Amino acid sequence: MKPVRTRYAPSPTGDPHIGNIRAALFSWAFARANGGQFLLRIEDTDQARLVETSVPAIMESLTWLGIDWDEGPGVGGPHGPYYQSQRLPLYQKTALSLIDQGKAYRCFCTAERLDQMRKAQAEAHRAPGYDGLCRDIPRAESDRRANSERFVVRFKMKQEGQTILHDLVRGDIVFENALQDDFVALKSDGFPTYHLGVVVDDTEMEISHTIRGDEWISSAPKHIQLYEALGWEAPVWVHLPLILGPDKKKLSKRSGDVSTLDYRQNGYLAEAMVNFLAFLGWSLDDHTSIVTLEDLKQHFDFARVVPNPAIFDAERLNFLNGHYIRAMSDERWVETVSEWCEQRLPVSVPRPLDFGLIFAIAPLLRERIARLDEIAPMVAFLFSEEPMDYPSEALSEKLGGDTALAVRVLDAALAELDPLDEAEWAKDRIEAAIRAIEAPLAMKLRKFVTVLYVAAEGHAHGIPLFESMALLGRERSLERLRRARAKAQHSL
RNA sequence: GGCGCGUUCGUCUAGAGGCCCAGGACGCCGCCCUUUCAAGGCGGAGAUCGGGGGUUCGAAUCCCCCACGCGCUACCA
Repeated sequence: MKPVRTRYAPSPTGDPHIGNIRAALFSWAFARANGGQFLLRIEDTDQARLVETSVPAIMESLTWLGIDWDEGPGVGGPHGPYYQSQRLPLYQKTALSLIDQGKAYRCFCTAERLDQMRKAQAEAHRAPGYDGLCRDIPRAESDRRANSERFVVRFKMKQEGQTILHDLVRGDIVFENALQDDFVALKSDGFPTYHLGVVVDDTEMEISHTIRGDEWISSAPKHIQLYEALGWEAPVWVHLPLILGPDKKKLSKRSGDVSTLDYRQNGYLAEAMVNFLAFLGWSLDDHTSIVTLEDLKQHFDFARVVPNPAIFDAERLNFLNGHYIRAMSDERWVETVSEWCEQRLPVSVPRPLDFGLIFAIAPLLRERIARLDEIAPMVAFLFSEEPMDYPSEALSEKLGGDTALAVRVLDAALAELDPLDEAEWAKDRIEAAIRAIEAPLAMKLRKFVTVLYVAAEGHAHGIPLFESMALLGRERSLERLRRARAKAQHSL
């Protein structure tokens, strides 16, 4: 059996989207699980859609997730170059040999004629496809015209019989050859189309399993016949189910798809992303739902990949992200909190940040957030001298809008806290002081404490109050309570 | 229109003839814990396995038809 070699072959037309990256993950996992190799190849054959920043983004996305490649951009390898734009002679040579064998031909049809042809086909309700006008141009005439006219090279698809695709995920799929048309293999700019490109490169790079998305199933007959015509051994075919947006359409910008790197930007962890993507089409067994890159590396198998498309569910990603946040080592968590504070806290906060503070808030944050981008908003109040800006209604929101009560709560808290001096200003003393106002107020702490949360932190969904006030210090804490009191009083 | 793929709780999935009047996870609901919010623990609701025919003693699992969804139908990938 051939050694396992798989590849991720994106076209650099933008940042890699998650559907794409999932194919990379599965290809990588399969290679690793079988002691094989994984390579990266850039299919930059569409000059018009080329986006400069794509390749770095692709590499960055893979690296972020922990997917490494044995050959390809950045690492080189014996089958380079790994950019299709740098392998043009290879495709041209292949196309020419196909012409020589009568298995392909030059097509001189103009875009206008092709348009007209399709329009006529549509009107006549006939299947669209190239009508074969140039199929039988004699070789001598073809050679002569090639000197002065633009042309593409079309591959002669068989017109009878069937082409069978043996797919690892869904079994055999039969296509009627009569329904296939002669596709363009080499474009007039000398670049290959995807069809010629994959076949030539997967062969030359000794790829054992061609793994790609579902949308390629319908063009698989082209590839299969190309392999046959060239006398090359075809790889094992694997077509992965599509990832759909909540609207059940193929994931796109519109349906909420964002580039893989955007997820990092939005506070997702690579582990969560990997775990999430892994279960879009694959499962480990009948009960496991938490899975790491290492598990994938050990157990990934196409036998457990389902053929049906999956809908992207952001709720699940959030859950997984929270899970991995809680699973991090303390050191890494402190480091992460530090980074996200450094990056996301307002510029008005002086840098470098107080590391003691970061260290103190990290454990408080951990159980409370699902995404890293929630960190800065939650703790910003600790870093600024000024109280947070919040609507005065926020103070009494949980009190049913009873602003007068909010004022009384604030007064009571102030009365108990003010006597504490600088040295006594610690979590336990603050807690005792605030609990002491339960009696005079004749209310449970939990009923009125949100007023103090808003006063101190600017919102009612923050990290624990007593610790926060201790970290804030006596002066800033009292000042904020007074400000809140004035604010409430004013809106009475 | 043609061709192709797909169809199990809202979602991701387990299930390859009896273990399934369908299991796990997210989400949802309730209770517990609790200084807010979470997290955590416990429990619950939620799928006549798209519909209809077969085959079989027995079908989510095999066959056929239908419906619906999606993909492809470019000198884009």
